[in-house]
Amino acid sequence: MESTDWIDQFSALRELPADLQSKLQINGRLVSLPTGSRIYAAGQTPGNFLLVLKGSVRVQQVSESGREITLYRIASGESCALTTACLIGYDDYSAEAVAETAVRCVALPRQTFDDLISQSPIFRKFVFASFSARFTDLFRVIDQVAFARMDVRLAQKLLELSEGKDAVVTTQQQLASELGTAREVVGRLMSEFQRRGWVSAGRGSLIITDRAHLEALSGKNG
Amino acid sequence: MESTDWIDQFSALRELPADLQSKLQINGRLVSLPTGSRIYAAGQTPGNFLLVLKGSVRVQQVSESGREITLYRIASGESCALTTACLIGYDDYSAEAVAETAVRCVALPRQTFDDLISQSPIFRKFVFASFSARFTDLFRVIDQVAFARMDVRLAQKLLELSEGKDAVVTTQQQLASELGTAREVVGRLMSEFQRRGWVSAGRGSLIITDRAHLEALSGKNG
DNA sequence: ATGACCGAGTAACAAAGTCACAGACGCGGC
DNA sequence: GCCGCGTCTGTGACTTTGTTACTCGGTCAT
Repeated sequence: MESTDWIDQFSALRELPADLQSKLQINGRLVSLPTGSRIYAAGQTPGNFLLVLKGSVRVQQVSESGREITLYRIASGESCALTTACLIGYDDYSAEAVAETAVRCVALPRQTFDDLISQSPIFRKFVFASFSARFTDLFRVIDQVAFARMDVRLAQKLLELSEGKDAVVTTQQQLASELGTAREVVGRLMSEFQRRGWVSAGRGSLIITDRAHLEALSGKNG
Repeated sequence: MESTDWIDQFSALRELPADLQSKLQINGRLVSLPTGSRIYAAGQTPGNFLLVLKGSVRVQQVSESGREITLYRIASGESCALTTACLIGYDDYSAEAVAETAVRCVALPRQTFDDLISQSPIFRKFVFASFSARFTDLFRVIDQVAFARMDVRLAQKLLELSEGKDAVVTTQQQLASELGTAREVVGRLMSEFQRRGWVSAGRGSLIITDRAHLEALSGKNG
């Protein structure tokens, strides 16, 4: 039965003493969410610490006009850094989280979270390691958004999404939401990339045909 | 003698038990820095936790081309969140910190920092409260940079710098560095603000002549 | 088949960033 | 005084990015 052994999916938490593990199991609430569901929205008050067991969660800002920008993702085995920040600071969410795939996660009530933070160095390390990693991530996001050219950022994103393969399944709108720009801008840049023979684009997918030039543009010279 | 009582400047740390206070005093190293000094730079490895006793520290990103953007400030009585993140994650600095005024601060070796984090709930609360506050700050910075119009952001910044008064001492370059844009852009917007009679600008200073309209533009309708 | 929806293309314009200047002011040295 | 120098500001031409308002062509359910 999954509900009794989800802790095994977090290598860090397996190290916890038995009494704290059972505390997690007793108080943690297993939740399943379908693809696309909004896990929290800007302005809400967090009540639970969140651990992702399975699937991927996208944390993003949404502008008044509806433009989006992806800030970071929470993968299996990770906790939500923004929730950590809001719980600690008694603050409301300043962004929203969306399930990118079907997601299975554990919600831990604030009380349990606070108890474990104060009682367990292992739990603290688990929580604050990913918290600090996200913090430095955000610095890089700001650097990119504030200073990097959009063609460079798009090239980086295409290479990232390709994961070494040549075929990438995505839409202009999804790319725009990743980068925090408008679909038309992605469209223009894609036309230019195609004109230069770097990619070949279809409806909802594209193929990288000249990885070397994309890498050169993306700044990763190697 | 200041070196024995700097802890008094941090109301949170005054609550620490005597043995931990003396640990702070023994291991903390007092440092004085003149205005403009670089406290750390991107790429450096942090060795010490930083506490600001007096003065103001600006944490900023600098682009290859030399443009700057202010991410947040560390005021008297606060600790440096980026240093916290890098110490916890064994990561290098991803931004730089500059003394905006003469600064007096305490550098706490990693070992002492780690000890206190694990031993003292009070110290933990002190550190992580400001850490989480900065985290949510960064979300707002990203939202502004990615989605807000520059005239709105400039109006906000002018009102913020004015602190209720009408005279503001700053240059176009300083404003541009705050907002992460180019001086020319600030200059254009200032011309427009002047043309509309909202401000009156001189060399190195300006006067707000129509606060109401600036507030309306800045989105704070009140 | 037909209308709704979605992904993509396009054109015209506005806002923002870049580049290369020039002028203006302030201040110290002579 | 006057000169030289550095800093702050203004300007114009151009590029890049964002916005608005469309079109076109597929796909899918009814």
